[in-house]
Amino acid sequence: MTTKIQRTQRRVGALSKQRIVEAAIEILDADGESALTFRALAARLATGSGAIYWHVADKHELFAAATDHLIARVTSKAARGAEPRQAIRALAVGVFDAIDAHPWVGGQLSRDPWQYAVLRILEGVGEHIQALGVPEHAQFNAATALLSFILGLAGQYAAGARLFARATDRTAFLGAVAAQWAQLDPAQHPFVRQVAKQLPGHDDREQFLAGIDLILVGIETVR
Amino acid sequence: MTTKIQRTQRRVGALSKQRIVEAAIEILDADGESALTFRALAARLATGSGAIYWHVADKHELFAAATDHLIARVTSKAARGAEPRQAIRALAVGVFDAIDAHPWVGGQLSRDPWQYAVLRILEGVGEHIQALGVPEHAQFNAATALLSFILGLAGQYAAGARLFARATDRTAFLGAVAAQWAQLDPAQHPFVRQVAKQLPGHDDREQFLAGIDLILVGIETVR
DNA sequence: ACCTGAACACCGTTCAAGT
DNA sequence: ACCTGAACACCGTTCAAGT
Repeated sequence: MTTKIQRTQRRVGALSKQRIVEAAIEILDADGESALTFRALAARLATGSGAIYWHVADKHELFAAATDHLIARVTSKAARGAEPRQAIRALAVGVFDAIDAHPWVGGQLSRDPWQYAVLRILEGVGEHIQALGVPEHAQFNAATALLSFILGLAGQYAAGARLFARATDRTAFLGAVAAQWAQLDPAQHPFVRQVAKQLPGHDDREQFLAGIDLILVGIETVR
Repeated sequence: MTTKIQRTQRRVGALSKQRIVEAAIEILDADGESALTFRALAARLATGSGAIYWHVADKHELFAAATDHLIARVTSKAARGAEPRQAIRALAVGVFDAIDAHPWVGGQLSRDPWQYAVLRILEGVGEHIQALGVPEHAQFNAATALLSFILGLAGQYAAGARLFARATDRTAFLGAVAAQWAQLDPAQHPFVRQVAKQLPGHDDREQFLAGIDLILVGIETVR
């Protein structure tokens, strides 16, 4: 009877890669990148840390699987048959929102650009680039330009979240950075001092989309 | 006398932040990001690992200082008074070459976009954006678009170098990735399969500059 | 086949003790 | 003021032993 009560604390089903990945995502969402350790994961799954290695090769694969789980949702939801320009914007916003909701995804995307999740994004971007009528010889450069921009922002966003764990601190964080920028030597950093004013109030998503649009204009002009 | 011989093995001058950063760069260049530990650094400087902390706050500051040391050379060398479009290209190529010569710089730039080295790049890009005649309200978005693209590529480049430590393996690495891409499901990944052919033979620097040019065209068109 | 958890080989960082 | 190096509190990963 008392053993029955203890049972409640133990995992019900068998371990699987999917259950491990889901638990990893829960830890990452709750406490950030640094909280995901094999010990913490094993504790949450009520198992030994070695058991995880039966289902997942190493931490790299674990991170990649967690990222792919969320990015796959974005790329598969992408509107088929939509106007290519809008489709690219929608895909980009989808990735942005995934990073916004799970900042560690941004860190993982920029840290390992050769993982499958990034390939999904490149494929989505590329297909719409083709639909845009960009000649074949220019498609690779056009798609990777968009991809690099997305990965660059992903890294920036994740770094911000890493510095201030709570999402509510984002404004305060940007305010502190802006204050630092405003104190820089005017002779050496005129531009950064000027944009410091816009930093705390700016909308990340708007700025992201503005960048996507700039690149799209470039692609369409060159085409 | 025998003690005199032992003296040869010991450091000659006093420790300083500059000497520590130089030693760190040597380790990073020789054996990559993972080789830089406080123990390895202390051994190279013939001191205790704790001594380093007297001059450097932590590993984060050490990495940032090493990166800034190399990026400062690029941004200060930037041609003053040149045509803004060419100046931006020159600055971007300078950053690319620094990453190409020291792939760990790419990793560090993308990992911590709030470090001073990144601010240097943003300042350089921004000043040329101003010179380009972009209206003030559009300057911030234009400069960060270029910056995000640069940081995105920095991360990609560093990840490639991390996977294959020897620079000579780069072609082989890209060939292996291309072979993987070619085996993907044609129905799901038509675009990636198509560009796989261009991957092993493509010139990283050309592709980088093509991306910069696309964004510049976008900026000039919107202006 | 799958799980357990101690053990191994590392880390970054601290700090009492030296000079 | 600056340096030493053992000690601390962690890691990811392995592996003999269990079921």
